[in-house]
Amino acid sequence: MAGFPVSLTDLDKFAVEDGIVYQPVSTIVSEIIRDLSPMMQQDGFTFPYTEEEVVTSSEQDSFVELQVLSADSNPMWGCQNKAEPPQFRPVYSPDGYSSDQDVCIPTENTFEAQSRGYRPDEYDSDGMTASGSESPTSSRSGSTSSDEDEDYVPLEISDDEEEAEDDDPSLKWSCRYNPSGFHTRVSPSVSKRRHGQPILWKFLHEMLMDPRYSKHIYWTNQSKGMFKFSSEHKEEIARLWGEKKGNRCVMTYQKMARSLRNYSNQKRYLVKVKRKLQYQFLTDQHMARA
DNA sequence: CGTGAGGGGAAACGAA
DNA sequence: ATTCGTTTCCCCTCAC
Repeated sequence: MAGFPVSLTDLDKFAVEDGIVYQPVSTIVSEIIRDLSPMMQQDGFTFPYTEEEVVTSSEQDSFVELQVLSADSNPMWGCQNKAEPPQFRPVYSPDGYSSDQDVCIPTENTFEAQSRGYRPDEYDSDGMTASGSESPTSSRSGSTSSDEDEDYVPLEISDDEEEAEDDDPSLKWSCRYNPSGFHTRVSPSVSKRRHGQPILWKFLHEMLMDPRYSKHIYWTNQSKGMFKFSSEHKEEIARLWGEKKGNRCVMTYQKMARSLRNYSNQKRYLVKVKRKLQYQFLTDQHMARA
């Protein structure tokens, strides 16, 4: 088990120790931040970036997820929204802050570096133990308060995934728009096959983030990805989904819910909550391992 | 009993 | 032709 999150400088160091020639992660992250900052600011988020405030967490070999931490922001979500109290903060991951971006890695070098995975053997379940490295706990605790950490669940890496490493260099994990930090990874086959097509869970997430539909669909516990359809307006959401897909027939909530139950049954993307009209996006930790 | 919601089997559909 | 993510239909259960 690797200990996450780890600092960018440590990732760089271990990658070098592994003999990987690549563009330093810290550089890549800086580029990502530079690209994302204007869009984040448009959404009312500040980005108090310093190197100490950026860490990564990941469970897939081929992917490193970026989180931004700062003293005045929620430790789980990172960024400070100027307009709202800090109960929810998106994770700005290397997905890219774009709904149509399937593969987020900007350069070939970056992609190769990520495919190798930043999980040095010196890591264990107690966290980072590599010599001379900063503890991941301390890298976070320096800028966070413990009482806000209860929702934070470090991602874990299974032995299966360890063994799968480097099986096929062409099989990279791509990722999709995910400002809430739920479900950031999509298998390559899915990514290719669904490229450009509307995806239901993604559509619902967009609805959730759109204030125009706050009466139709809304978060019941955003930090846990739980949301609810309005009983009054659920059919409207379904209709919009049908329109977006260009279905011949009018989409109904009943039919849309059937699709959501498929997600739920397969433990993909989201599950049904035992409450009326409520569902919950799955975190990476809870995603079924295909 | 009626209604609304949850649940799931099975087949069909359409894009890649 | 195949795969995958739905879509559609239909029937059942359950709670209110």
